[in-house]
Amino acid sequence: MASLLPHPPILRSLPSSFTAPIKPVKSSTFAINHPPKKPQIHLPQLSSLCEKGLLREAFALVTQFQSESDLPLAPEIYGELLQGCIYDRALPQGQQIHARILKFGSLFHRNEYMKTKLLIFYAKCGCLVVAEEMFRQQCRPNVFSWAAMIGLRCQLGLDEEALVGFVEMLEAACLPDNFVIPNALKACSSLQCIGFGRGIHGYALKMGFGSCVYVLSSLVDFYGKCTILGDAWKVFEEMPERNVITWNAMLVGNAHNGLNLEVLELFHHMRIEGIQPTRVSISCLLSSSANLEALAEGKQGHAVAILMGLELDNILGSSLINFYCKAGLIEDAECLFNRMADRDVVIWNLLVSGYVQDGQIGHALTTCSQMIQENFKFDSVTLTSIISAAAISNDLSLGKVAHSYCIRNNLDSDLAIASSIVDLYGTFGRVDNARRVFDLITDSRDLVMWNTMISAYAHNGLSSEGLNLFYQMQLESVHPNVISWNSLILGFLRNSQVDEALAMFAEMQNNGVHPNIITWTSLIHGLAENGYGREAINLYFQMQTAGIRPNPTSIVGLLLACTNLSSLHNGRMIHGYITRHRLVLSPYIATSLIDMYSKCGSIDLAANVFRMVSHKTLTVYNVLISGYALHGKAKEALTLYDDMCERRITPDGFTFTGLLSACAHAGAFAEGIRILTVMVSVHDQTPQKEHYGCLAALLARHGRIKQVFGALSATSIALDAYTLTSLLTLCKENRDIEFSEDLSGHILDLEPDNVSNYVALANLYARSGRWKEASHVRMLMKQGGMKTNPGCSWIQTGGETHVFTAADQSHPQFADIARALLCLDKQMKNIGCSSSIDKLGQTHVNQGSLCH
DNA sequence: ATAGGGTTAG
Repeated sequence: MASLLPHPPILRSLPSSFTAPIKPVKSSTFAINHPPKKPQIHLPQLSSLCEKGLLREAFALVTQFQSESDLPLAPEIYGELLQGCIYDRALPQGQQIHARILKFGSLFHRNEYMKTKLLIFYAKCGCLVVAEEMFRQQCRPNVFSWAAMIGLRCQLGLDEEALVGFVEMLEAACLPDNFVIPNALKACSSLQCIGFGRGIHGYALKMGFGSCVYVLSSLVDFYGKCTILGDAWKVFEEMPERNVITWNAMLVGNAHNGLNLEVLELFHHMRIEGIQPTRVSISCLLSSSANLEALAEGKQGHAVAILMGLELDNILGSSLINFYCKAGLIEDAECLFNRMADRDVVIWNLLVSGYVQDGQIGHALTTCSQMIQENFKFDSVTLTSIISAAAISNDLSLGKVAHSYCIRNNLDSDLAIASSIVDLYGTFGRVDNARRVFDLITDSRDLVMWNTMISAYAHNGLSSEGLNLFYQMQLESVHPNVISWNSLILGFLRNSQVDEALAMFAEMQNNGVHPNIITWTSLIHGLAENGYGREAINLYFQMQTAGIRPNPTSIVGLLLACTNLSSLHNGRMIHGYITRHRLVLSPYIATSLIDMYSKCGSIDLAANVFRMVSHKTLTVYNVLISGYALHGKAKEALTLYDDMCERRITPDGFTFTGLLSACAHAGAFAEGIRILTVMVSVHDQTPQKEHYGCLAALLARHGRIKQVFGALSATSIALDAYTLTSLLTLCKENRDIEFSEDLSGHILDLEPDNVSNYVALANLYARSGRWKEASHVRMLMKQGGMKTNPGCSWIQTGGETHVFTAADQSHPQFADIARALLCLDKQMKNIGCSSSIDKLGQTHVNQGSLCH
């Protein structure tokens, strides 16, 4: 135990250095007055008490000696007592000794050794002003005094001053020893003074510290903290001797540079070498395991801590709680939290952010109020968690409360807080508010801050504003990283500037920035959303060539591309990837798969996927129900509804839209009315526009025009796309194309911004084979800046289903498809099958029904 | 000489 404590050199060299300075005139007087036969304190005994921190006992021993003898205390005694106070950082006791030295110690305080010892004492106790004064009074400061001053400045975070001290020490021709060098290196790494640190490295080797484990360990630490890991490794590997602290420095360096995997490997290696880890090693392991969500490794770290009998202090506790939160094991984190006796604000914050990351916003806020009850004050970390909770839970008022709290408590200049506030307003579409907060931070904007603002613009499709900021940040010497580029690309995609997005994608690579999974995935999503499904799928192949594997989000983007292309072939390919790589069929992926299959024409495959999902959420049910609706399968949709009720899943508005729409498509009149009744009386839900729309369609299919108008006027619901579609369907059934055109003009006047109206109109024209009119509507949409592609029909050619944008005359197969559609329409009419063309959704062409 | 928490992109 004791050997772990650094032994100050003063103590080691005590006998000679102690007697030396007081030899001249006055020391001889002592010798004459107090001959050696008189009783003395047993010095080793006193020294051992002081070393063990048994200050009280040490004082008792001295007091006893004084009462037994009228002799004044020898300077060694004061020295030992002071040393005890240094170990214990016992300021009041040390001050008493200082007072005694001044009062009784005759001229001891002029003794250089005693002066240095006192200086060290004040320095170790953090008394900057006193220490500086004493330092000034020393006529020729020695290595120990310099070391004390430099160490004190380091401890107080006065890194510049520490380095100034180091330089002054050299100028005073006092040679730094192996105690000063680590402190100087520490100051260098805090200031990121790489050149200075390298200089010290050279100096240390020249001075013969090339095998001193203290100096070399701190060099490993310095290089690691300055992100020069190569040099850290070099020092580490060339060291003649390494101890656990060297290993820890290596662990910390890797963790500092985000090399979490390397941390796990190093820890493993260290154990193989038989090095017993310390709490530092374990904290580091836990932090990296948390970042990697490496469950087994983190748990092993916990086990090692328990086996070593480590006390659960706040540092170890926080590492553990952080690990369990990041691993998603919030209950384990709670359990540790409850076991901790002396929780500090870090521990509280960890639980709060753990809940936020887990989406348990309610629990996070409850924990915050408990914090206040236990007299903790929110700090900037608590507030960032609360602000991101507000963004996640779509609670702008909570965000505003948090923002005003920050302003009132002067936390709003904190960079992390400011960034999260910018993000908050960005998510809510309040770009101007976001910009105002961003502009308040003028001089110290970091990369994250710039990226957050660029992302706020991107999120809202303000691509040119984002680009301006991207240039401005570089003018202010902040170098963009992959996140900056990704946000820029996203902004273009959100604004439908596909070419610009692709140009930026090329540009980032020209600038030596490698696209990551998020770059690829944003592009895949963006291309699919903008109708470039084919290009999105090509990008997927490029991404694989670049050695990047798709993750769930990329998969969903790809499925979206397949859906928009109505490409069953590609959809099955992606499904194959999921199966081959044994990706979990999460509700997120399953929803997209089901949607893809049902929209690509295969409701059976959609239902197969549904059966395989182990965790069936409301969304999973809804997507299959609307798939059944699209395919006119009311019976199956209603069975699914019964099934979800049995599983105690509460239906929402989307569920009923799907159910009603399924009934409308299938012409299931009685079932439709029943479902509406269930919606209102059992589930207490008020029907919305889209529900009435479905109902109108259902009535229309039964020729009950009067009832449609009756229902509409009874609800005072404004005409919307769904209702419009039904009315237009009615017109078409009655061959009343004139009225339908009247209606169209009227509705476009009423709701010039409603995309759905245009889509419905374009669909109507497309289905009637009136491509010119459909094209006109599409042009109107383009002028209005609307993105949806209307007038889609599906055509099965060979093994593949294509989506056909009716009015898109640029489609390479335009002529063929138009001809096929007309042919189909005619065929169906011949067999008295007009209903399949009248469906609300897109015309669905069953496999093989198409004549070429 | 080494050690814990918060902010940005799909």
